[in-house]
Amino acid sequence: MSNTRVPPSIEPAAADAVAPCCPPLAERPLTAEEAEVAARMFKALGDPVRLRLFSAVASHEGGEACVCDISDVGVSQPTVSHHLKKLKEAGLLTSERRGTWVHYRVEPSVLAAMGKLLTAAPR
Amino acid sequence: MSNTRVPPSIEPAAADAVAPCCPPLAERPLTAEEAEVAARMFKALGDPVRLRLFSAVASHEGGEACVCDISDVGVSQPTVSHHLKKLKEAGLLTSERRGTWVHYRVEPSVLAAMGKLLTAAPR
DNA sequence: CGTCTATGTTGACAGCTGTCGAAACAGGTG
DNA sequence: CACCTGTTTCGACAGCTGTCAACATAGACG
Repeated sequence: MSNTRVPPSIEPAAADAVAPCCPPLAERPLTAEEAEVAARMFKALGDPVRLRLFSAVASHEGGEACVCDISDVGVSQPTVSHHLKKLKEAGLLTSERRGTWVHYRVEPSVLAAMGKLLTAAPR
Repeated sequence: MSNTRVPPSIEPAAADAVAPCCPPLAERPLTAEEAEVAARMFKALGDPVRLRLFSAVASHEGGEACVCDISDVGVSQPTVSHHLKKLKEAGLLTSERRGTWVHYRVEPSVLAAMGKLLTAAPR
């Protein structure tokens, strides 16, 4: 498999990737493309450190948190930055620099989209 | 190594891992252990092939499908078997041999648990 | 301007992961 | 019993991933 899906990382693709994602997993077999889009999001949450970072941001006041508030997850700060970058690339987080500190925010539509994916079919 | 029809391969960790998982991601920052458990499930769905296999099983009649019905995902059959094994180890699927064919079934509580994880906090 | 704190980037490395071909196993059929 | 089909396991390999130390950048402060 060697498909270069490394986007130009100019962020606008991020918001795009989440909204029109896929039907619930139990509704229809996903197509290859749908699966690739959805798998990217699941993969981003498939690491304990990233999951903790994401949860920390999501549960923080206003769904927004400074790096300094969430960087206590047991790994070095460069690693934290690396994971945050990956979450951002996956379209799950957005970042904004407010003076000295950088604030990360959860993209609300992401939770909705992923939640819908895991909706049980009314069978 | 296995001549019995009693499947000894039900790793206790697997069944354990699904039911008592974690609170919604946006409710509280996950602990390290919670994150590890949840990340295992997300990771299992973090591969396009596995996601398609899971979706194919989940959307099949009765939430159950024969390997022969879902093995058309673009990779060789050994690879399909490998991914199904991983999904089974993650506690997302269960397998049962009915004569010649092996049927995989979705563990219903898994969808519920993961759906709950992605529930937006009532903020 | 110089320095200090807060983040991000780079380069490198061990370890895991996905993939395949070949072989083994399970069960049905003639 | 021999044979055939469906499924899993084995062994191997390229490529991705997570991690860190060291360095670079951005803004604040004196």
